[in-house]
Amino acid sequence: MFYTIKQVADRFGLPAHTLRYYDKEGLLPFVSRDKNGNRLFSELDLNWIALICCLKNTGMPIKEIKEYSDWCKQGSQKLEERKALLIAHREQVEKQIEEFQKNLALIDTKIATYEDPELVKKMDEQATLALQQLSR
Amino acid sequence: MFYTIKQVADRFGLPAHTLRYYDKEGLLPFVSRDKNGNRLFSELDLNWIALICCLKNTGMPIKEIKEYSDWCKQGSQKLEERKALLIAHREQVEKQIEEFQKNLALIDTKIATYEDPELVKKMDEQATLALQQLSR
DNA sequence: ATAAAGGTTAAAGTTTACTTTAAGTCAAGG
DNA sequence: CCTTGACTTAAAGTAAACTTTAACCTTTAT
Repeated sequence: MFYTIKQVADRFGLPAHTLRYYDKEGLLPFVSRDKNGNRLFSELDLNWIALICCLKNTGMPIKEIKEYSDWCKQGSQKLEERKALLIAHREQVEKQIEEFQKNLALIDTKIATYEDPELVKKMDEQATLALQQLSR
Repeated sequence: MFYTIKQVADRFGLPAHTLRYYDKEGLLPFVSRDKNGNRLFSELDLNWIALICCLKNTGMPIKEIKEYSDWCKQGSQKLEERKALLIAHREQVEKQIEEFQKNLALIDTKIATYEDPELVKKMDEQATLALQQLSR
């Protein structure tokens, strides 16, 4: 079974031209074509795209994803590099999650100040004060 | 006590011109100046910048941070809007953390395949197969 | 038969968030 | 005195990741 670019685009919630752009950038090395040159996506291609999206959505730049794709195209020659890249990225993702959680905590304390009338009053006074100083 | 732009830049690990850029974009409404026009950052400004960085690092666009800044400049008039914006963003951040965790799980299963010689062999065969089909 | 729907390419344009450059002011140190 | 270093502004330039446009081809429905 094969899928058209439109079907794949819908499945992943991406516009079709973004898939073409990924293809052009070398991120989709395995996609075949029909006799008219139209792309045909297999189940394996869908798995591949899911991984590409995963890497992209966790902040890996297109260039690095392309490097990984290139290594995959070379069969078993670059297995160590591929694994190392994923492990390095995995650590990045973990760090990002930690940082997001820290930032979430800060946002929560800030929201909490908006829930306490006393603190809101203080914030307002501080802002007023700062602006008065500026307008001198 | 006041800090120079350099000191603040070092403290937050940002280049000084990025702070000037934020200022120009209206993200630093409370920063005062010395008689030569040089920026003087107070402790309150440092707290403010910490919040700005927190919002920026969790994916809030500069435009939206500016909107929040503008509301803060207006004192107590926009308290509800400010709180609502933070609560909406808080939800965004939570969603992003969840998505990151899902993606982390996918990366982990992918790494696991590289640790199993059988699965690695299968991957390689699939890639070879796909490329053979393409070169027909 | 012809027009609509969906595919193709190449290339130019857009957005965001800086970054760099150019040109200038000011105060301290040798 | 004059140079060095840190600051100032405005404006142009950059990088990444698309997005849009233009021009074209093929299949399918009326």
